[in-house]
This record gives sequence, C-alpha cells and structure tokens, in this order.
Amino acid sequence: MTRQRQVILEALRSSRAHPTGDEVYRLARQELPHISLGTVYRNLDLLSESGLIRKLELGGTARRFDARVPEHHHLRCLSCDKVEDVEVEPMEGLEQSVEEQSGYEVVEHRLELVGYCPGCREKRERAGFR
Amino acid sequence: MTRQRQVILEALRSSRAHPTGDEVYRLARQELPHISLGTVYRNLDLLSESGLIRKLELGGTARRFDARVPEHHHLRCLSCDKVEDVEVEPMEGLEQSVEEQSGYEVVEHRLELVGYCPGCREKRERAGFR
DNA sequence: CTAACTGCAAAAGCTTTGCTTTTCA
DNA sequence: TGAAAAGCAAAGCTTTTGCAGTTAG
Repeated sequence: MTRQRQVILEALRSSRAHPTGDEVYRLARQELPHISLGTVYRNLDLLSESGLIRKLELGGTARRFDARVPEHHHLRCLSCDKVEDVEVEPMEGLEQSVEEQSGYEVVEHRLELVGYCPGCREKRERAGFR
Repeated sequence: MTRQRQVILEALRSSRAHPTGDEVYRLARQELPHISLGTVYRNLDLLSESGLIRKLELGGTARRFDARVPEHHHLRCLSCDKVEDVEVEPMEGLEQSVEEQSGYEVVEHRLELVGYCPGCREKRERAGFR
C-alpha cells in the first residue's frame, strides 16, 4: 500500500461523484502534484481487483469508479452526465432465472437508469423541451 | 437513404452479434469495399437517432449496435466478450418509483447481466477455476 | 535485498471531425 | 443545383504499456 494508492483510495472515498479516471487523477494531484496518470489507472485496476473499490461500466465513453462496494445501481443524467446512486428493491431470482434460461454462469447484474436530473430537467423545460 | 446507409442497416439486421463500430465496418466492407470508417460511425449515429437501430452502452470499451429496437436486455460473457439478448420479465413500476425517489425524469433503464457463457464456462472449469 | 511500484512518455483503441469531392432529390 | 453525405486522413479522448529509476516490506 503505497502513498499514491492511499491517496487514490481516499480521493474516491471522499467523492460522491463516481469520478472517471481522469477526475481521480485531478483529485489525487491536489495531494500529490507529481502523481502520474499511469499510476492512477494502474491503482484503480488493482484496487478494483482487490475489491476495495468498484469499476463501473456505465454508458458514455469513460469508465467511472466508486468506493461504495456493496451492490447498488446508478442513475445518470443525459444532459450533465452526473451519476448518482439509486436504491432499487433487489430483483429476486433474476440471476438464477437467467442462468437457467441461458446456460451462463451469471456473476452479477448492473442496472442503469438514465434520464434528466432535477436541474437539467428545469433547464430543458425552460428551453421549450416537452 | 444512401447505399452506404442501407448496407450498414442490413449488416446490422443480419447479425445476431451486437457488433461494435469496427465490426460493422468490416461487415459493410464485404459489400462496399471502399466505405470509410467515418461514414460507418456517422450512419450508426444517424440511424440510432432516428430510432431504426439502438446504440448500446454496455460494459467494455467499445460501443455496440443492435437492430432489434424494442426494449430488451443483455447478457455479456466476461471471457469472450460476446453479447446476447436476454428475456427478463419487465420491472413493473421501476422507473416511476425512481422518479419519485430522485426527482429525475427517467427516460429508460438498461439491465446488463455479466458472466461466463457455456463455452467459456467449460474452458474455465477445465483450467481449474472454481 | 528484491519484488512491486512510480513517473514519464509513447502507443494503442475507439470514435469524432475537418475538408474536399460526390451524390441524391 | 443546393443540401446532405461520402471518402480520406488527421485529431481527440480515454486507457494501457515499456522502461528506467525508486520504494516498501
């Protein structure tokens, strides 16, 4: 556990924003101005392999990371691209039923809801959408 | 509707494999050897804006496209990266309950299951996993 | 001490874009 | 004939990698 690794983990733990790799890099640089982007990505991979953080694969181009590990799902704003956690009642039996139907060994499932956050929603309405 | 656009749409309609942009390009080139990658991407965007195809934003780096438009969900193999359709009973009330909880205007939701397909599952077992 | 890790910079993978020429309605 | 689209190539954005030097245990 190097200093860099610690700073990256702390950055992620103190952010509610599900930052992308580049955003984690910016956060980490506030603490360690010489940290390199490669180090950030390598550590984000190691941390998610070890289960300390979670690598999110949501829509959009960039990957995002999350220090909140237990299963939960996400809500993304199509306009400002913000990502929030969302509580959804567990989908009982989903994975097992898909396993039976498909022959796959199902490891996990991801649910992403997309839409417009309250702020962007208001802007859109003012601009004449819907 | 240009010839290129038609070929791209046909390629997608005749594939079960949820191809990436690059794969669509390869398919289209079998018909139109001089088609360019830029044309393929521009048309994939236009076609998905018009609702004729669907742009998938699943895990992994590359985007995938699907000519099957009605809502359905996906199952992705972590080992060979293949993507299949999967039937899941609709999640009644999900979007509305999230709207009430979050204040978002929810547009859609995506569910992705990930795991190991029957073929890769067998290889993994032979190799001593699990 | 040495295996793991860092910084730096270059490369790689996928997608988008600028520009000029061609095509379609 | 004018607007939309194609081809080509370059650029962009995010992530990965090679290498030489550094550090943690």
